[in-house]
Parts: sequence; C-alpha cells; structure tokens
Amino acid sequence: MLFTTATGYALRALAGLPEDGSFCLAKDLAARLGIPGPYLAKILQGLVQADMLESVRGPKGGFRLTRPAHRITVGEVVVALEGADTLEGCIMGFPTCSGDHPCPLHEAWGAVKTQISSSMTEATIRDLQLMDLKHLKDAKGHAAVKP
Amino acid sequence: MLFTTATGYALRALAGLPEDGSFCLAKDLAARLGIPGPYLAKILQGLVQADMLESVRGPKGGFRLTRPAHRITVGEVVVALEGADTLEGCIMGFPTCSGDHPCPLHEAWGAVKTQISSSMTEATIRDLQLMDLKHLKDAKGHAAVKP
DNA sequence: TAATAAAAAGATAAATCAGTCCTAAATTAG
DNA sequence: CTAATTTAGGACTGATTTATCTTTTTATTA
Repeated sequence: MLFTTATGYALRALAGLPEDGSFCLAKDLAARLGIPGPYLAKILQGLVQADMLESVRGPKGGFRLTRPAHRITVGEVVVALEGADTLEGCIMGFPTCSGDHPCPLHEAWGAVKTQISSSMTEATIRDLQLMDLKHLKDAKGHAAVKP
Repeated sequence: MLFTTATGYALRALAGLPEDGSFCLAKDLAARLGIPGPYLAKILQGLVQADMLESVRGPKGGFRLTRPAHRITVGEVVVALEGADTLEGCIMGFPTCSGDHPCPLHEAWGAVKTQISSSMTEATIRDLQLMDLKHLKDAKGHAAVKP
C-alpha cells in the first residue's frame, strides 16, 4: 500500500457509512469492516475535525457523512491524514536530485506523482462505495449458482 | 520518498564507493555522504550479506563493490532492503480490490507499479554515480564563475 | 432526575524504524 | 606476539505508528 493503514481505514470507513442521513456506531462499523474498534474510533474523531463526518453522542448517536459521498474526494482524505506533501521529494531520497540534476527515476516518478494526484482528486468516496457494492453483488451471484 | 531512509542511504553509499577495487572505510563514506556513521555501518553489513559489497576487517580494510556498478540494479537494492513486494497490493489497502473488482485507483496504480518496477530494474548504481558526478561538475562550474 | 448509551480525550502498550553504543573477532604493522 | 585498526553482531535508546484502555462529557430515555 502507498498510504498508511490509518488512511486505508478512513477510506473504508467513509465508504462504509450509509448515505441516508442515519447515524452509525463506531463499533458497528468497525465490526462490519473488520477493523480494530478503538483505533477506528480515533480515526473517525479525526474525520470529524476534518469536517468530513459529524458525530452525536449518547444513545441513538454515532457518525454520519457531512456531505454526499460524491463530494468527498480520496485526495482530501489522504491530505487530512497524511499531509499535503506525501508524494514530494526524490523517490530514492537523493538530496542532489532535482529537475536540473535528475536521478534515473526522476522522470518516471514525476509522471507517477502527476497521475496518482489527479486520480486521487477525481476519485470520490462514492466510487469506493460502488466498488464494494459491486463486489458484494458478484459474490452473492456466485453463491446463488451453487444450490 | 517512496522507500525507507535505509534504502536511500544504501543507494547513496553504493554510488559513493570507488570502482577501482580499493577499499573504503565506513566512517569516511558516512562523512562524505553526510549519513550517520554507525547507522551506515549497519546498512553496509546488510549489503555484504546481500552480496553487493565485500568487506575486510582491520587496518587497510573497509568495503568495496563485489561487481561493477553497472551490474547492480536499483531494484536489486530495494528488494534486498525492503523485500520483493514493496509495491504489491491495493494502493488504498482495500481488501476487496482485485483485477476483477478494481478500486478507482487500481488501473493508475497498476500502471505506476509497472513503470516504477521496470525503471528500477533498468537503472543501475552506475547511473547514480553519473548523476552525482554531473552535479559536482556543474556546481564546480558555477563556483568558477564567481572569482 | 437517574440510568444508560455513545463519542471525546488522554494515558498507556506494542511494533517498527532510525540511530547509537559496546564488545568480540579479524587483520595488519611493528 | 602485541597493539592498533576496522568490521560483525548484539543490546539499547528515541520517535512514530498502530492499537488498547480508562475516564469524562454529552445526549437520550425511562
């Protein structure tokens, strides 16, 4: 994986929340996604501060999206959890590497950064929901063939 | 940087060793590269076990390449220090992501992996030497203009 | 109002990475 | 043979990431 596990958990959590305005408990979400509960709770707190989730405490409380899923980009989540310059710098860490004095991977890595960055700003949480829905549907279809 | 600092240090160290068959002391190399000495020594030990360096103990000892620099690829060094599957898996860590059920970044990330992998197996330590030589030459040229 | 349920917040482990330090082993020079 | 030099190997420290636990705060419900 290119990102940290916390970022991966955050993306899966956002994609796993309902879009009907109902609240979802951290521990239910964690159980459904197979993610450590207390750790996910911490990550959800961060997403609340980053204004992607809102939370309500007490009975009937939980978390929900502050915006429709197609208005939250993958890039926004990555920046919130890892900072804006995740992909900056020489791929091999050479201090002398620059546009004027490129390392042998400089050009390839530059193209990668451009490609990944634009993919991240284009892809939204909605796209992640659709992927998981498709996966579930296909899995069900296969099972239905069996009996 | 995409790789660990240890991998970056290893690449810089290999590129900084002479190719004339002479031995170089770990601490001299560390001083020249601006890398913490004891840490570099550890990394060099690993490169000996990976058969990219050979070492001799005692006075007049040190480290040298086991092969010409153009016979050691960047990919080989990365694999030795980080394992073969550094770039494996979904970029976002989605367990459901696969060729059949791709995440929105699957295709872009796949292209990236192919591109970076082939660049890494093509680029050699010799290319890194040339880059640094060019950098030094250019810097000297600029300084020469001054007085 | 009292009991309960849930997130917020902070302290505490465990694991990995980056870096240091010390002792042992090997080689050379005198 | 002895002393000096240098790598080998292991134990150790500190920072960050991952994960857990406990306490506090907020909200609901009876």
